[in-house]
Amino acid sequence: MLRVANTQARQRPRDSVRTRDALIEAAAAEFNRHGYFNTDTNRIAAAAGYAPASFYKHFTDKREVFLEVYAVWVEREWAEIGELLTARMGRRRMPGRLAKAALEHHKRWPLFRADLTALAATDPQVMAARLKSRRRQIDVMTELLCHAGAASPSRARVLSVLLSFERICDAVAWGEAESLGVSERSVLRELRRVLRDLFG
Amino acid sequence: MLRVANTQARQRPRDSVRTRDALIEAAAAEFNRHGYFNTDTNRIAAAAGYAPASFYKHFTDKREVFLEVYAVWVEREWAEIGELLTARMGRRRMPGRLAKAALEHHKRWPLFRADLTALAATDPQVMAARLKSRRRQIDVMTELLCHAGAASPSRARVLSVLLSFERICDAVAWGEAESLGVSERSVLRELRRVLRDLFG
Amino acid sequence: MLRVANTQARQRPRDSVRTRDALIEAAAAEFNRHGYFNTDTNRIAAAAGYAPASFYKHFTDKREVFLEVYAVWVEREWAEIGELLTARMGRRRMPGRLAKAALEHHKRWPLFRADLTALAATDPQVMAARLKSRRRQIDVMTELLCHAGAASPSRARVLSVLLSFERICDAVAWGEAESLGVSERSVLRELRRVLRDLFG
Amino acid sequence: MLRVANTQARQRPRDSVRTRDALIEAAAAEFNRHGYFNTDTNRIAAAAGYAPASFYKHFTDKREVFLEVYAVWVEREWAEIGELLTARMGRRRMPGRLAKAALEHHKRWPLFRADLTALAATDPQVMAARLKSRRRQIDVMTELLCHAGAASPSRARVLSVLLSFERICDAVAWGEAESLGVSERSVLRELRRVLRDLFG
DNA sequence: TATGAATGAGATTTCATTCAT
DNA sequence: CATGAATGAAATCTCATTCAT
Repeated sequence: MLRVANTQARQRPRDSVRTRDALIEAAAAEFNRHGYFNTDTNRIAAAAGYAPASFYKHFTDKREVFLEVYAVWVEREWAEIGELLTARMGRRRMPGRLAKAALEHHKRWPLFRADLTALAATDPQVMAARLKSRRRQIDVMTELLCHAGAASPSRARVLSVLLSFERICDAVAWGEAESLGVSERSVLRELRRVLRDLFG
Repeated sequence: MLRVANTQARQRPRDSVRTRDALIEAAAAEFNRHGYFNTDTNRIAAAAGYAPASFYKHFTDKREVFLEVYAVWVEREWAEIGELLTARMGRRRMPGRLAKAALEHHKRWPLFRADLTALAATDPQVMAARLKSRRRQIDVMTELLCHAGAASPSRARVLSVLLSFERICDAVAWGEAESLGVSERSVLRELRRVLRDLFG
Repeated sequence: MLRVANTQARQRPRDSVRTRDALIEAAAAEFNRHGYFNTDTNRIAAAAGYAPASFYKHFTDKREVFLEVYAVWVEREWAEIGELLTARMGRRRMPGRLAKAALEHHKRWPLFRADLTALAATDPQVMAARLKSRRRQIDVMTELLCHAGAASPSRARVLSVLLSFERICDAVAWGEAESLGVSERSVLRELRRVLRDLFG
Repeated sequence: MLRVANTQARQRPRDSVRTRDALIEAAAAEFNRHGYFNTDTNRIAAAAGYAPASFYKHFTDKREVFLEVYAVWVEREWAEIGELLTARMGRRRMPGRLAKAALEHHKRWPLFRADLTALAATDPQVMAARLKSRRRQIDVMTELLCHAGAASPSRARVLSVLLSFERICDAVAWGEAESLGVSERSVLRELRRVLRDLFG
């Protein structure tokens, strides 16, 4: 997850960038395993194989790593989606593919996603980062629709679809769907339907 | 706000209940103002006008008050929705009314809602409470649709709509919509559309 | 010194004011024994017989206790000087008495005085407190001179005398005078002379 | 500032000396800007353009650089005063010139002077350095007075004048005088008076 | 000689929780 | 029932100092 690299750690005490990446990676894992609020900076440092103080050479704050983790997370998501979008495929199969990819991505980061929401509600910077990512989503989606020859939908419409899509993915990732007796297969159907509403 | 059942009882026991209610109410306000994770139990007690130790006479945990706050919150929501549902009105106007009511409710509890999500992802009890409430939502919704003579939709379909609906309301409550240049008016349109998809 | 009270500590876990005073007293002693910059809040708490966290119930900062200690210190000094001033004595003996009293006071607080200077240079609040005390000194001195029938001297003159006086006292308190082979007796002579320059 | 002896030597040794000097200079600037206790050795190294470890190649301690800075500072002061003393001028103008020069010097090093006092009170080595410098002051002053034909004053008298003089200069450098509504011009008058008391 | 990433040691601070009253 | 002073335990953060290169 998030690069791998953990192999042979502690090797040369070199390379600030490597250390930083290792810390981000470790933070991502810890956040996602125990939740942001149950993870302290000591844990992160230790998980990456460093002393507590080392954390503060690279980040001022737990908040700051979180932002970095989020940046990486977004990049990853776009990389995955980018692949899908460039892959030539019929418009027909697109929604299904997108749904599957997004669902997988969310399932990989359940706690992280949950905390993101809580943090964004409190921390303006996290919110700003999230909004930035959202704008990009909207723009790409809109452009995609143009290409597909669909009638250009309102911003509100696109946003609404993106939010719905995301929330439904989260419900699967968090186990809500399953607990409510809704199978992943049927969720996928709903996801496709949400998208198709847009693609027309 | 969060006014609590004032069915009075004996003289003495009332005191205890009153205190407890005051603490719950104070907790709700603090959680919603500063966020669950930035609120400590001493603060809650102080906000309710009690000493720190008093908090622990009534709850074992911060988690426990949260659960109580959530219970009250749910009750409130259902009370509001219940009013709407019993009020005789044409099916036509129903989606619009529901959307407006839900939106108002969410706007009143932005931080609380955000933390709820984060907590549910970590804490089984919170998740359980949330699932219980969700089941009820699904059931009521399903029944409502029957009454309306709509074709009975799948559980997945109902869940998907509820999640979407909720998430879009949150986006307004958290200021996401506004920051993205999407007006509340157009969000309401989307909310109605989401519901109408269901009501047929 | 500074109240005494340390007797029987830990008694009743009562009385916030008592605790606060004990902390101030302990802080004063520690500051004066090891210096402000070599004293940490844990030490202060421990010296007063409390746990580290207790310190923070009463002060936000090491800086804050310092300010309190300073306030107490100033009060003490004025109490001593006040006694002298009210005691009826010939103008002749006044300078000698003042010199002796001040010297004793300074000798009791050598490190504290040294740190006060360093802190005032950095921290506006400490400087402000010091200036306030200085203004009072100047005013009292000026009034005293009027009463003594001396020609009213300029503010600059009074300030200059006060500073000189103080610095010479410090030199004894810090052991500078002794190291330079200047006896306390001859320093006292100089202190009297400095004052007599003013009293005419 | 604090320019250091640039008597060059061999090619190689120069580098080491240069680095050392750069560190001393940087330390002086940092100490005077942020105060000794708010300056860490990494900062000093960085300010001089070196890595943290380099600092420890040249000094064992923060204390040690401070001593070095002090040595340079004293040298500077004497250089300035030496110029004055050798410059042929009437005894009349001497006190005024000395006062002006000293005042300027102090104004250039406010924080450094304040910390010097605090450190001397705690650290025997700093005290020793200060005493050494003080002895020199006393000796030069005494000699000067002989030359001027004044009656040879007691050591106590000379010390008292030096301390007063210094403290009044500091009061200007630290902004005390100004805050108390005492102009620099009137302070200068007092400084001259203090000296004239000695020169008779 | 210089580096700079890394850290041990410890200071600062917070907070849920208790206990004597 | 209520208190509120007190704290154990732990998280956050700093900094002088080292070590492999």
